[in-house]
Amino acid sequence: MKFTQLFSKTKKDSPKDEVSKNAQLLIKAGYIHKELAGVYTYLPLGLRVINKISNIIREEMNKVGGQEILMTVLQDKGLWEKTGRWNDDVVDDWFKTKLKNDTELGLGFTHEEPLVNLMKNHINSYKDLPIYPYQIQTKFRNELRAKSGLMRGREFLMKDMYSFSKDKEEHEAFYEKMKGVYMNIFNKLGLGDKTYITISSGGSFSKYSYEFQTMSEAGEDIIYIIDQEKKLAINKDDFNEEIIKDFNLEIKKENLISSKSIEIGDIYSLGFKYSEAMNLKYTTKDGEDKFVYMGCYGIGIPRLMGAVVESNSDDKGIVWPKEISPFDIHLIGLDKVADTSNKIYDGLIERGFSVLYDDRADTSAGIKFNDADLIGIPIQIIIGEKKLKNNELEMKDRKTQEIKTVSVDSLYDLL
RNA sequence: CGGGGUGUCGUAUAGUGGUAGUACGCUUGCUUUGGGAGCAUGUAGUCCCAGUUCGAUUCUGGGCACCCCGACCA
Repeated sequence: MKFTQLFSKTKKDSPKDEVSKNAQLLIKAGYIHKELAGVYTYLPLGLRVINKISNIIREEMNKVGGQEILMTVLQDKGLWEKTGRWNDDVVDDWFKTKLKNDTELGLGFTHEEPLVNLMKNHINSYKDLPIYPYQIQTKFRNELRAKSGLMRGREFLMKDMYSFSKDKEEHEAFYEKMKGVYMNIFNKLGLGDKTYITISSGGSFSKYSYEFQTMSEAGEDIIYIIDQEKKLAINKDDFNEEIIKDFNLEIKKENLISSKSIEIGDIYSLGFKYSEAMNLKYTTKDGEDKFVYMGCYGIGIPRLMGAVVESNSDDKGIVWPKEISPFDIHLIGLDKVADTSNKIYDGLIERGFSVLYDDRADTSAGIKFNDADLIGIPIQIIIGEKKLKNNELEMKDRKTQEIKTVSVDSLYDLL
C-alpha cells in the first residue's frame, strides 16, 4: 500500500486523555480511533494487525479440530434464564435492549447458552462427539470502568471456542492440549517468554480455570510464579489454602516471585453445568443417555494486540513482531529517486511481500523516518540519492535500529 | 458503583465578565530535502441546557463526555 493512499495519519502528539501506552501509540500511529470509552474503531493499519492475530489463532484452532462458526450478537433472554445468567445480580455487565414490542434481548458477552441450544440440534449420538466449534466475534460487556486503551473495552472482538466431549477424561485430554495450543499462539506473537499458565478461580463458569497471564507493568492482575520452567503461576486473588490443596502445590507465598500481568487468554472446564441446565444429552454405545462434558476457551483479540504493544515498543514507537506486523516491509523512498523506489516497490509486491511504501513527495526524510519508527514495521528499506549513486540502499532493523547498506541487486536475496 | 479531576480550532495548549491567542496540522506560493525544515498566506475553536448579568467561554445550577484511584471483572 502506498502511504499517499492511506487515509490514516500519524500524529505528533498523543491525545492527552489517553494514559496507557498501547492506546497512545496506536492512536498516534493511526491504528485505531476511539469512539467512546472502551470502544475503538480499527483503521486500515489496525485492522491488518487484528486480522493477522485472528488468522494465527484460527490456524491453531483448526489444527486441533476447531470448526469456525459465527453466532449472533442479539441474545434470547429465555435461553439465559435457564442457567440463571440473565439475572443482573449474577452477571453485572450485560447490555440489554428491547424489540419494538418490548421483548427483552441481550447483547452477547459470551455464548455458552445459545451454543448449547444450537448443539441440541446437532449432538445426538456418541458418534457426534467430540466437537470443537469456535468463532471470532464481537462481544459486548457493560464494564463499569473501561480503561487502559485496548485492555478493557465494552465492545471487542473475541475468539471463543467451546468443547463438547463425551466424558471428563476426553475433555481433560483436550483441555491439556489447549494449554499448549494457547502457548503456541502467544509464542508466535512474541509473548511466550513472559506468559504464564496461571491457576485461577473460574468465576461463574467453573470452580477453577487457567488464565494465560503475560508479565507487564500495564497489567491489572498480579501473579505469583510457581514454576519458571513449566511457566506455571497462580493468581494472587486466588491464592488460598483450598486451591493449594486442590492442586497439590507445595509452595509458600513468601518464596514466590510476583509480577503484574495482563490476562490474555483463559480456559475453563465447564463440566455439565450448561449441558444439565439446558438438557444437552447424547446416547452412548450402550444406548444410555448422558450429559455432554464441556469446556470453553477465550482470547480477547484487541487486548492481545494491546499487550503486544505494551511489551514491544521503545521511545520512537511500536516494534511489531514479524508475524502480526501490518506489513512485512516499510519502504521509504526519499527525494529524487521515485523511479527506483517505484520499481523496487513493484518488485517486492511481485515476490509476495506486503509493503507499506512511503511515496510522499515534498516530505522531509526526518518525517518519513520518524513515521516508520512510530508505525513499527520490523524491516525498513530506505532508498536515497546518496546510496543509490553506488547502486546501494539501506535496510534497517526496527528493533535494533541497525542499518545495513546493501547493493540494490542483492536486496531480494537478503529478504 | 464510591472518591477525585478535566472539558477552549483536527491535535497540544494559553487566557479573559467586554473583538479568544499560540504551536503543530491542513490550504496556497516560493525556498528546502538523510532524523518531525524556512518565509509568506489562508483555514478552523470556548461540550450541552438553564440561571445571574447590559453583556457569560469565564460566575452559579443541572446534564453529558472523558481521564485517574478504588470496587467489579462471569
